Amino acid sequence: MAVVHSHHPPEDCLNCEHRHLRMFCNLTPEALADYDKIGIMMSHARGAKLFTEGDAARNVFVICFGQVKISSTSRDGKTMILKIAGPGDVMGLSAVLANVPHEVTAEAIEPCTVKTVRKQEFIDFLGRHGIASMHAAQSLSGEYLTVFHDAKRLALSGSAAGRLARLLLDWGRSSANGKPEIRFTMALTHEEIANMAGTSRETVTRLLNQFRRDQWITIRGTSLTIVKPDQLERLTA
Amino acid sequence: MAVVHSHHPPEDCLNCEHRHLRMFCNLTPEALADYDKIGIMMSHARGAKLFTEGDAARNVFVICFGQVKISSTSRDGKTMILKIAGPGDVMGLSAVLANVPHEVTAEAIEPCTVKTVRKQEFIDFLGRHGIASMHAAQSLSGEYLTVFHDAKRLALSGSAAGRLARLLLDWGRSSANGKPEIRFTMALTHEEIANMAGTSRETVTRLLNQFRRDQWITIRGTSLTIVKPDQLERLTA
DNA sequence: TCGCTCGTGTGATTTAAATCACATTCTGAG
DNA sequence: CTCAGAATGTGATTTAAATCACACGAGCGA
Repeated sequence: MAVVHSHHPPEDCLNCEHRHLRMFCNLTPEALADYDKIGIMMSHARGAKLFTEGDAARNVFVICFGQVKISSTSRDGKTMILKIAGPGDVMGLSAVLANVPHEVTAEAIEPCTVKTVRKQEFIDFLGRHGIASMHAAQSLSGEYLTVFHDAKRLALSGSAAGRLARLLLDWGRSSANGKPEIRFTMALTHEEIANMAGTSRETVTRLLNQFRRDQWITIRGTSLTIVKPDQLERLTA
Repeated sequence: MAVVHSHHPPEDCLNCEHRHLRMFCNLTPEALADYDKIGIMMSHARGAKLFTEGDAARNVFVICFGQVKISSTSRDGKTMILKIAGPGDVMGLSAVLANVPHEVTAEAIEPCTVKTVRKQEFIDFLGRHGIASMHAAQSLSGEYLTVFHDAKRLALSGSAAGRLARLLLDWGRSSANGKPEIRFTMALTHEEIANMAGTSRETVTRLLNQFRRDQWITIRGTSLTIVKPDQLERLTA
């Protein structure tokens, strides 16, 4: 599956995308140089699994290019999609630090490049640079918040409509980093959306059309625009 | 509400309960001594709110004695109880590190004593002791895992029965730290259990009795014993 | 071009569980 | 002890949404 390679060439890392990432955006230059030295870059094809729920956590991953679907599945086959991770997102950190197996599955949904750092190597790095530990802690806080909101959406937004509305809103806000653009691309199937909203595929289809008929959103091809955020917000309860 | 007081006397901290806590169990002696110096001890009466959802995160709290209910409420009044925190649990860490308002409400469900450390004081402490940052990160990983499991329970365990079963099982396992005791005390009302399982009070009552009739659990007073864990497990799906 | 699978759209049916509406039993404050 | 308010128990009713069961079009490899 994974088509690997090449140790990370420090030079071109100086311009590498992973540089402007949440996690290590403002390390000291030395720490940053050190960071560039650890781990290797790996490329994965669409559909490749970076790791699977239950696997021992052997690496920490930082996405440089591409998108990765983070999900979890129950014994009876129901899938919960937690998020679509993109460049800058760190994967597997909590499992590595808590020293437990991966609690989620990470699958490339498009060809992607990922910085891959062996568990111990990463921990050593954190040990060498105290400040980096704080960044890691902050990164985890962010992750925590995300999951927390998911939990809240699932538990409290009584209706399926509410959950879907919340999902779209959250989505619009995050995809437009910075200014609250309310247009974004939805390269997901209704099935996948259903898995994120904790509902069924049919319900997603119906609701999406409902929203469209009510003129709250418009869909052109793969691009979705939220026309009446306030109306969606109202459903949220 | 909060009846405060007295700066933390370092001497008696040497035997203090918070010493053997997950977060800072194996710091260096110096770091530990430093830890004992920061923050103050506060006592709170049953029902007191340590902080409320939406409040600016001004402090990090470490429970020394007592139990604290961690919950979150939606606009329409539905409550989700995330966990009952006990001695050793750290509260407010993610909000402080992510620099966002508290996302949950913490309420004492019995008289309790809590080490309270001002935000900046705590961050400075982490800065002084790089290794402590890693412990903080690990603590967050744990929290993350908890919330993650909650989310999973809510999203994937299709039936109310499944969610309740899972809750009881998780509960039994955690309350018996170490050996898998399956007896534990349930000082919670059906209403509160419902809020944790994401269901209604009536359903909890019915299911609990159902389980009892089927001899899967027994309840004597406030003590609950899981007799047939496997049967409950089966409901989990 | 022909199928084939996949994603989507929509009705009809079923079902789990929330809700409503009480009765009963604890529990603790005065 | 007594009484009021919680907490619990249980039926009847309602409802949201899952499920079932299709039809339709679009893309794609053979």
